[in-house]
Amino acid sequence: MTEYYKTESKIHVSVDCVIFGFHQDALNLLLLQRKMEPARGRWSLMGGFVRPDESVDDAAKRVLADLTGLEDVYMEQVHTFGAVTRDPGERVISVVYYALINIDEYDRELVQKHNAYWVGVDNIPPLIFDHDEMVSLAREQMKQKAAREPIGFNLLPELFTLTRLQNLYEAIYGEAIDKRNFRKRVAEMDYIEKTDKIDKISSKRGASLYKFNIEAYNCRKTKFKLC
Amino acid sequence: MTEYYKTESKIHVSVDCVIFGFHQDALNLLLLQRKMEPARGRWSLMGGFVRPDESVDDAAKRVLADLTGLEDVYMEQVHTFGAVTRDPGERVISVVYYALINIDEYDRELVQKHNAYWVGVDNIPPLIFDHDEMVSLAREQMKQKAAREPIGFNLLPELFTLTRLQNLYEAIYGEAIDKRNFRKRVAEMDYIEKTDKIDKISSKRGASLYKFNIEAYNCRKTKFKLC
DNA sequence: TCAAAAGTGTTAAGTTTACACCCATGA
DNA sequence: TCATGGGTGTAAACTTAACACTTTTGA
Repeated sequence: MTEYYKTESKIHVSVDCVIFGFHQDALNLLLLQRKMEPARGRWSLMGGFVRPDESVDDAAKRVLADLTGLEDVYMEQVHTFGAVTRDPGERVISVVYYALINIDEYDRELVQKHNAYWVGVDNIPPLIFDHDEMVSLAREQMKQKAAREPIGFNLLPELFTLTRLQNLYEAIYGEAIDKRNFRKRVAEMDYIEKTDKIDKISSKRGASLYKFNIEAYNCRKTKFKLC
Repeated sequence: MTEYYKTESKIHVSVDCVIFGFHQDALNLLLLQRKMEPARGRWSLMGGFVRPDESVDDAAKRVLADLTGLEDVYMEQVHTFGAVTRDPGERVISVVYYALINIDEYDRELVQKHNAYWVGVDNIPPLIFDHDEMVSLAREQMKQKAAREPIGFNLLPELFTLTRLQNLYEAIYGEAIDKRNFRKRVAEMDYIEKTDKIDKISSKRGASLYKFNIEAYNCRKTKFKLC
């Protein structure tokens, strides 16, 4: 390869992943408790260095797959953190992503091996370096995006009840939603389809299971808006 | 410095700046026409490599100042472009920023020296590499941000008429705004203050000049919303 | 039989949009 | 005197928010 930029410095570049899951009506993050120095015992995001032969996006996917075993996960780039001394070891520029995963599907063994745990978003312990700021930016961006696009379904199994969907959006927005208004809005979205299946686990009476139809969504005329 | 990450690869990191200006009732971008190989004669954004001793944000400020002579400019990070072969020379990861400048204030000599020109946002020529995508993302993000926060004032001189403010928002949103509705909304924002000065240049009758009061803005109770 | 979650409409308040004319001035 | 941009209010349409009771069923 031609070396056009021979005289320019190179810098370590890493990715860090803010991994969201929805568990027991609460948003959770998958955090690592470090087993080695430096900062043993402290909490951090899952991260890794970008390799010379992979894109930054691919690095984020790889790092996520290393921890969860999941491929084809919904991810968005959040921000790049570039302060000179943000990593006390050496200079590292970090590109942050968030991922939305269905909490039923990840590989529990891999997660255990990495000493990672699900932590409720309202009980996040202090994290290393600038990871707190990464989390708060990712949360904010995810919330904004979830208000305009149907990304929330990535956090649910294929079939879900309306109550569960509402609980999810309440967790994302951090505020209560009126049940009737919520269901009215859902009813107007033809791409949130009622199936003939019934969930008997979460209630005695049973609740209809719905699914999100992405093809129908792509043909919609009106804006997505659940809040 | 301890070398924790000795075995990890380093990568070139650059910044690219999407520089917005508001001129003659149109949004413009400051673009460079390359005077040297490779890609001589082709258009690009202003960019530069991140140095080992400066943050990525500082690199963006430096690159902007090199071209315009301006310090303390409103800038936002847009996105990081990390495809392996996005730069055909060598691998370079680029962090993109947009800047909003008052088009009356930049250093014309410096701009000339860099062979840079203002180009209307609706007449952008094809740009090198992935710079087209950078511009379209930056434009979209700027538009979103301008709808929620009063960043538009960075594109205007301290004093401005309401017609000029409206023209600015029409240029940002890309659509016409009703004059009476616009002025009604402005009137509700106490932090857009009428001064006793009159602009006699843009009309015979003369129009009141207004200014944006940032302290008053920070005490506001209601959301910023001009559209 | 009762506790727990599912399901269902209406009204008032607030917000947004559409719309047209007179005013002041310099050329 | 007229062409140009400055400045002003109201009503209809639409959107949002508030609100309470009946149903089903397993324990």
